[in-house]
Amino acid sequence: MILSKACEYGVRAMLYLASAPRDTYVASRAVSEDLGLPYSFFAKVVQTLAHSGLLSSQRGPSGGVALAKDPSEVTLAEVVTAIDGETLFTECVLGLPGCGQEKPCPLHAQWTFTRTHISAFFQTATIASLMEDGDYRLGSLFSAPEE
Amino acid sequence: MILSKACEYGVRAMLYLASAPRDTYVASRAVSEDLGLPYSFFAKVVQTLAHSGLLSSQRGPSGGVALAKDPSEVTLAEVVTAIDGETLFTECVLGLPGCGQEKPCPLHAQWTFTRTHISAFFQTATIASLMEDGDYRLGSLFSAPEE
DNA sequence: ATTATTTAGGACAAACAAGTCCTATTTGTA
DNA sequence: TACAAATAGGACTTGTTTGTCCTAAATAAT
Repeated sequence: MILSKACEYGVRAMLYLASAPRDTYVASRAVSEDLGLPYSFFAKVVQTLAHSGLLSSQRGPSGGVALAKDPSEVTLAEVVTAIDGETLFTECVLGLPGCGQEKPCPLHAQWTFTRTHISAFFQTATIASLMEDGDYRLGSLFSAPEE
Repeated sequence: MILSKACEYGVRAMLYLASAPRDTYVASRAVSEDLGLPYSFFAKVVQTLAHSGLLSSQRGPSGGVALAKDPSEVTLAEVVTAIDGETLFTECVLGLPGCGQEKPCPLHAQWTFTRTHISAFFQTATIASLMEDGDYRLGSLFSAPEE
């Protein structure tokens, strides 16, 4: 699994909120229900994203969460890093702590090349760019396939 | 983490055994010690690889494990699939079960492209091709960087 | 002021991955 | 035959991730 569950949920939340009207707070309970996610767990993910400055939150009635920046200013890499850390983009594929230029594991050179593709994907894609290809994609954020 | 610990250990074992003389069994305890891995856990990984036909094993004195095929005939993808299954090469990056051509998630098209690179890396690399660039790499299979 | 609504966050429970331990079973050698 | 060396595999422990529950704090509206 490339991303943790928490991270999958976080990315989906960011995409969902990008389709909500700007500068309006959406209750995270409503988001979790729309996305079919367990609220209590999802709420922690939202907290993490708020702490790292990707979401802003507001308590009380008519409060909720909202994107803290313009969706064109937020890359997937930022979301992933906020939740899963940087290991996906930095770590040896065999988990060898000493692996690097000086002491490469047998996969190092080729994996570095592949990892560049992975990094490029996450760095290049922004929340806005991912939503661009039509909002027919919005429904595809739900976990269960609908008929 | 791209690969599970079990899978990391399995790949390292395959590479290690590729550098051992052909048709000689090596005790898996010795392998685990050389690689700095916990034996009891490592032994299960070896079992899995033996069950899937990538290693052959022999009990008793002067027994052990050995590559079951020529290292040039074994791709990284086979090793990974034997231990972690195919999800790395097939699953939606957001974990959405309904994601596919008919109902793509916002990341689907771009991720499919990136995943092709990942698959190509694992499909193209064989145990033999990875060992080709010099046996100075053998030492780099150890977990602790040595001075 | 009181109340209802919402996030904040700690403490807990369940599920899974990682690692350990112990006892077969096989098999080469004395 | 007896013994030692090695894999086979079940049962268990530990640690991390995932998920749940409950209470506190903030805040808008009455």
